[in-house]
Amino acid sequence: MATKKSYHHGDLRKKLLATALEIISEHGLEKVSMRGLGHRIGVSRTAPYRHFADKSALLCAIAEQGHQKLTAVLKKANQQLSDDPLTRLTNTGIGYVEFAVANPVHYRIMFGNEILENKRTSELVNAAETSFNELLYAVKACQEEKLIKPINPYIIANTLWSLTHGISMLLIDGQIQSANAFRGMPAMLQPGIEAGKIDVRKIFEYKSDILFTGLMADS
Amino acid sequence: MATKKSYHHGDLRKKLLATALEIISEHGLEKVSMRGLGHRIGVSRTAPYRHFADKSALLCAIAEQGHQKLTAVLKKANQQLSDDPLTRLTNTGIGYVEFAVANPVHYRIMFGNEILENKRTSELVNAAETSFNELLYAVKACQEEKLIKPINPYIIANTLWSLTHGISMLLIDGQIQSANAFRGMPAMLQPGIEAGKIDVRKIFEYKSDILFTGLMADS
DNA sequence: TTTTTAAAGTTGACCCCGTCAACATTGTGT
DNA sequence: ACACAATGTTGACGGGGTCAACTTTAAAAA
Repeated sequence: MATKKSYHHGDLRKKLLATALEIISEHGLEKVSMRGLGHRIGVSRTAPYRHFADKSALLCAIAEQGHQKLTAVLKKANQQLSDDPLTRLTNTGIGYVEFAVANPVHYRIMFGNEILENKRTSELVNAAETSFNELLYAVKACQEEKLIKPINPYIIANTLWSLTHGISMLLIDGQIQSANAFRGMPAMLQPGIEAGKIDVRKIFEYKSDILFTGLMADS
Repeated sequence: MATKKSYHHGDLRKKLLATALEIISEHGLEKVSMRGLGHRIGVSRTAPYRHFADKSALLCAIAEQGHQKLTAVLKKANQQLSDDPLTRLTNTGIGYVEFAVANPVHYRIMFGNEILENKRTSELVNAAETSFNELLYAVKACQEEKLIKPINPYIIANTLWSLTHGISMLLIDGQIQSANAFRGMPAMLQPGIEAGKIDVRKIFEYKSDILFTGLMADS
């Protein structure tokens, strides 16, 4: 192990990110502070500024991390070539929601309002674009095999994103009254909600089915 | 007119809300502070606390206001009985997005992360439920006339909400890369984006059509 | 009308925060 | 061995949230 009490911490940057995540999941995002971070790590209050220009930069780094994780998840679904493209697309969506549920802290920072629009790091912007592209890729694959309509793939991807984001918000925080939103879903899903054992796959399939097959009544 | 320099302001509560909105649209949500509000209005720094228990309560009041406005908009669409239910439902969605675009400040507070989940006023929760119910109502009306599938209306409403929320986020802040998201939309929409004259109706119809008619290729 | 009470406003104080400036320590490359 | 850059440290400034205690005033009770 490295010497504990050396003047230099050794890997403060990584430690800062990790500790920030800890604090957020323990006490909420609003409790994260540059000073507090330094204090908790056992370093001076302004030490964090040697690694992040400002608080926003720190949050950007977390969001970036999240997008990288998300990209990995989506990519994994996309690379299951044994599945047909439509299944891959579906699994991409499911993977997305699962990621959100499994990493609510990251997710909230990635898509919340904490990071001001004009303070987004270029790294973050790139990471976000990369994850979106993974979804786009899945859509295009379906279109190449004529499995879904040849509408512009960007729009489809965005529509899908809206759907998954909506589900994710629902599951993560109860912004939309979750009681209402789930009322009437297949009975098998109901108890899971209370018990916290939500079957993301079922929910996603249930909802994406509406999108895929359309909402219009069969005349 | 009321005496200007009386000890009591007269209608500080209303003034606080209005001023908060001003500050937000001028300098952003993060610049709103209890102290600053008092200062700007010309009252002491803690005066706002006589009207709002804490900052969260103030934001809740703004969000509540927003939901009330939104409810009014949706209700208006719902009450155009000269339209058929499907048109009403569509107009409800359009109204929603238009509301978001016209009231980005309110919208961001209504659906952002600023208000901690556990600090939501019961008034806010009620107001949010009321606005959601308006959407639900439009869905049910369609189902009664068998215009859309008899799937559980809560889920449909939520799916629609996801869609409209996705569009709104897209239009309000560029969280999703708006460049990508609109790329390839009908040419007539493209220039409007740059020029800031977005045709919400067109965008909504274009996207909701995907939902209504389904994404599956016609085999 | 006088008195009491409660609502609305005020100042003071405490502690936390973000961030800049100036200074200290240490690992590294020449 | 030495100079430099990276990393950490303390001090200081200006805000902010919020509680407590006190004041003014409008409204209700007597």
